[in-house]
Amino acid sequence: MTILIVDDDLELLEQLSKALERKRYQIETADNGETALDKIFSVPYDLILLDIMLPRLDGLSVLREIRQAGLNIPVLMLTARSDVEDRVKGLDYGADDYLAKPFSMAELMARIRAMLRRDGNRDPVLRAGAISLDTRSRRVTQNGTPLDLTAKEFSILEFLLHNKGSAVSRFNMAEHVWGNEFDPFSMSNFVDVHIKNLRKKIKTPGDVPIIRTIRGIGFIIDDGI
Amino acid sequence: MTILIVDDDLELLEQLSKALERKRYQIETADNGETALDKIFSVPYDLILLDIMLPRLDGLSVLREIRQAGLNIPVLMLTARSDVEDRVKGLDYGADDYLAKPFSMAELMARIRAMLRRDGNRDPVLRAGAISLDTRSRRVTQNGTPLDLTAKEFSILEFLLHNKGSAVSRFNMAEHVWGNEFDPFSMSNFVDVHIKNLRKKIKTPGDVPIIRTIRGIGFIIDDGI
DNA sequence: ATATGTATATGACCATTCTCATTGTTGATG
DNA sequence: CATCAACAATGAGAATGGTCATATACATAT
Repeated sequence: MTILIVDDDLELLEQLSKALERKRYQIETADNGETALDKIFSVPYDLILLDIMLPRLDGLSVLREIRQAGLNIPVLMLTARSDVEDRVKGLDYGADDYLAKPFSMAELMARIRAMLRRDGNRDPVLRAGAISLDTRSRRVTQNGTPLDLTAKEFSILEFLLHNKGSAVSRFNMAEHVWGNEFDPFSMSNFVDVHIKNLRKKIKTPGDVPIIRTIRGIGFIIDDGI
Repeated sequence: MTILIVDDDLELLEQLSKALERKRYQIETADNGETALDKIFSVPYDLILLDIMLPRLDGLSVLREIRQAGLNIPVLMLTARSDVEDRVKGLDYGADDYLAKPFSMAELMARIRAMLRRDGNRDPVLRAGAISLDTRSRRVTQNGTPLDLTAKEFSILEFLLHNKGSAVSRFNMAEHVWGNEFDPFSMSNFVDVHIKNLRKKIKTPGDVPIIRTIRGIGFIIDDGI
């Protein structure tokens, strides 16, 4: 198992190399984007640890080049981000995972193990009736035709699908979808407004809304009956 | 020390009472907003644990009534929120703290102790030059005259003030201010745009910007020289 | 000093989000 | 069945957040 570590922090580079070598991985390093690409295109790696902030060529550009070249190597991005919960983000760009600095060695090891092990994963696609929502690419389709949803609409639909078959309250929904931004001390009817807009975008034959209202409770989504 | 617990979940009510009585607090309870208010206006409590979702009269209305009556009792709001970091929110409404359900008994105890101990706290007001920013009420003034900032502008200014005297990078700023929403994979110049708008709102004599640019690094705020 | 590339500033513009007032709907009650 | 109150849906508009193209400032080498 050969791992390429790309980071301009030489101290960190050293530290990571040592730790990973102790786990019997073959390690190579690069301290900038260009040499990273050179190496990647000449040697086959099993995994790449890629810092986002790099001299010469930043991590994102490196990643883009890798993917454009059709290489399917698992890439774990490293960022200075302190408090990431949903690594979903960025998966669009072809990164397989996303780890915030500073991270514990234990966590890094766990991720690396998981990524190397990973092949047939659970389905990242949520469905209900003719709707399917891909949590990775953040794309939604109805009978295959794509729906153009805004960020909030997507999150609301995702939340409803996660709770498919059971009603969720506006409050609960606001908590989950708005997260930190959610101010429990001021609730207008913004949830209803977004539901309305969602419904308008998800046209159904006979105008049977796929998102049903449970009076006094909230909203629910389920498969056809 | 007498504590009033207001919650309609009778099981939780029982549980809390038991736990707090064991800590030698005097406990009274109410399971709806109206009886809560009755009790509050007849007996002097040292602290109120107040659920937001209540029958008859919701927690927020209860809180409003308490404050309108000029009562200064510390109030700890309970909500179903799962992942709160900044309790700053809602302080406007006169709640002193804000705890998410489900919470651990340990955490609740810690908060209660802290609230009862608290009197002369650290200053929740950040300053630099003529600017002062109240993290509680989320109000900003320049020489006493209020500035009308948007949410993002406020957060950016708050972050700069928290790091007064040292430059912060755009990336770092984006991480902290945008939190979860922050997508390290797509950075436009939105930070610069907000900085520009902030500067426009913070007029200074001679147009000496209070937020200075550190070329190649980011931005900094400090007192006058 | 001048030129050149890079970093920053700004104006204009558009999509999204949210508030608000109004209207429609539902279910309980007499 | 009629009335009423609570709840939900909606349209319209305002504020916000963000993109982008362009202009400006700055650092460096010539």
